[in-house]
Amino acid sequence: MGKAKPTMRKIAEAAQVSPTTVWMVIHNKPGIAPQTVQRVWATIADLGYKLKPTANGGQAESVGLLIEQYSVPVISDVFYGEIIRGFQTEAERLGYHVVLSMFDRSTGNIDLLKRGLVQKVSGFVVANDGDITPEMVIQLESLSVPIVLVENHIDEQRLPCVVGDNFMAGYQITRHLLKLGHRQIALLRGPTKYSSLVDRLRGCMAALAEAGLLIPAKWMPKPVSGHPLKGYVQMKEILEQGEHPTAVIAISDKTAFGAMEAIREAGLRIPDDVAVASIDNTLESAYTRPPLTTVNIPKYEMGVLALQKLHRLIQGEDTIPVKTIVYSELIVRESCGAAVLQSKR
Amino acid sequence: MGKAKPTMRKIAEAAQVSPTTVWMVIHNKPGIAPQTVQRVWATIADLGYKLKPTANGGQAESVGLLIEQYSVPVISDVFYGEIIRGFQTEAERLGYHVVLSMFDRSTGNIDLLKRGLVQKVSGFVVANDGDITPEMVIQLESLSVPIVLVENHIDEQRLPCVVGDNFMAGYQITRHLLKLGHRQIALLRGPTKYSSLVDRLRGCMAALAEAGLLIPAKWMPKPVSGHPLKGYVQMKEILEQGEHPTAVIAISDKTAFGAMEAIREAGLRIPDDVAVASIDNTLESAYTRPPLTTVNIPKYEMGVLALQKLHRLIQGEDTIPVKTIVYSELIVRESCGAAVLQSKR
DNA sequence: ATAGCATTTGTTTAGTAAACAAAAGGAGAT
DNA sequence: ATCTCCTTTTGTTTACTAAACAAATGCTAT
Repeated sequence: MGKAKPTMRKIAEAAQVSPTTVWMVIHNKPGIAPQTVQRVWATIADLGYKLKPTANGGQAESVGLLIEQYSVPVISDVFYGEIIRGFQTEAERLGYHVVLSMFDRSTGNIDLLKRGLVQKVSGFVVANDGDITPEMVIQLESLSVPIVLVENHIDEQRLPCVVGDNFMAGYQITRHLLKLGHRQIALLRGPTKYSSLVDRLRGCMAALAEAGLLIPAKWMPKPVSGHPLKGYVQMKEILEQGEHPTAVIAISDKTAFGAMEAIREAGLRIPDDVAVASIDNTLESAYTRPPLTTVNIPKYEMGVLALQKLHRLIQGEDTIPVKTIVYSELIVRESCGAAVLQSKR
Repeated sequence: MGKAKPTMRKIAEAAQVSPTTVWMVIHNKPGIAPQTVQRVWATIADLGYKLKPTANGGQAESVGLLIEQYSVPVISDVFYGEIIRGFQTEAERLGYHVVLSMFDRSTGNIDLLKRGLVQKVSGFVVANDGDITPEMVIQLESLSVPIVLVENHIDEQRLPCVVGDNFMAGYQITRHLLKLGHRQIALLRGPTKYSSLVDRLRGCMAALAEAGLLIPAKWMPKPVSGHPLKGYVQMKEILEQGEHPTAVIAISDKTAFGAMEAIREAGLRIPDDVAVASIDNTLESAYTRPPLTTVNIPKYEMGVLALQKLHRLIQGEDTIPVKTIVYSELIVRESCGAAVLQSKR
């Protein structure tokens, strides 16, 4: 039935609209009535039009989500999972496909070029901090497609990024403990390769310094790598020394979970003997025993913002690179004792 | 000649365009050819059309720039001057009028309502930090027009704001001094009501803490208020004590100017006896003797970003409030000695 | 004066004509 | 067969509009 190669103008004629309209539908630009969009797509399917056999990629515009190969489970990770959900949702709304790209840290460079992926992608979000080194990001930058970092910043590079207010989060949780009267505070920090964890630590230190306090080295052990339950070993190390602190700040919820395990094993009660506080407000944190006092980092919103920023960069807007910082919020539950009274009202 | 009341449709007819086009020209929406814009405006002037005799304000959409009454010279201030210049430029580009609004701190509330200004303004930028208290901002918020803070943030309120990377600026300048071998460092801080100065201070402290240092109280005097040359008194206070530090960090360029004056008066040389470093990179800082090593805060860009953000808020976009932080940059000149060799190559 | 209807105003949505640029096709020369 | 140059077709962008809509205004009958 259908004559030779279908073109936009053919579609336009068949659907009784202008070629411009067909183009707008395909590139899902706003300002076309839903029923018209429907009709045009139907016509496209009917005549079997092959989208853009010419220039770029294949389908609609797509954006890349870059994560390190070994950390694939990041997608199911509570923290990044939420970010990615926001990212994906917003991508759909704006008509982007999200293509998952990975790179191999061991080889040191990003072999996306070889796979031709970059050609098809109009921008990147780098979603996993720490494992991606500054050098790699510089490599990526040379591809001259827009890049947005999420929950990571490399100040020397002045890249656009979207991060939580990690400094304030650290500051808030520390102030909360100080206000409850704690002075013997231990801190479970994370690897320095994660800029977000460094910022949190600085926030904690700032609050302590303002109160004239300093954490003794023995109560701020080095983070252990390659252990499943991050805070567990660190907390155990602290408890094995004679006297124990009255409160512990865990740099992330996951660290707190490990710490709580270690505290319980030592036969101590939370929060009566040791108060536990952390940062992240992952879903699980509400269901530990006792529920964890933590600081919310708006993960979903960060994903949304990251895509919006990338979108604007692709459009050639937002020429001034900035850090976009989402507000954090103290969530008082019961692991520090503070909320017990209030929550029982 | 001209018949009765001119209307958009009359203009349209006379200028041989559609009413829609006339409307677009008046509201200076993009996508109209310059010569057409010209012709339409000519016709409007010709027929003597009175813009919007109906609904809102009078002229084009306008945005408010809120400063405290007493600080009117802020407009000629080197720091805020640049911000306002960026703001105004971007406003023009997007077709806003900038109306200068003031409030009286002594009365405590903002009597903009009475003057009916708020009715005509579709958004506000609060451009002077410190003098505007959180309470006032809350009042402003209740007017339910969009607000953007510039070089200020109130974390409890989660307002959209545009600020320099003050923490990093403090961190960078301090690291620079540490790298040059300085250990006897004094710090001229500012009033705590300025959130930006607090952030800078925290950045300095963080860098020092990471190097295991702490500034003795005698070398971090309280800021004096109501003095023209801010750093002068503070610096004098430091120098009057027996031994002097090998370096001073001034929290702002203006403070550094005062400090340099005091150092010279004491018969000491910069940088040989005392190195001076600060934050702001105002224009003057390049022309002091010796030229001041400082950290650039992109002031013009902040103005541009503030208006862009306000514009988006007015359009109903940007529903997630964020802190927008522009990158700072260390500017090495000669007041710390570091650049002398380099600059002579 | 005033409630109800009709008209005129400004405004918004959903489009299009025409110009443009990049790629593809085609004709003639080598 | 292959290469250059020209034409045409294809996708894309700009500049603009018809028609529908809502808010204000005028108009009429009470």
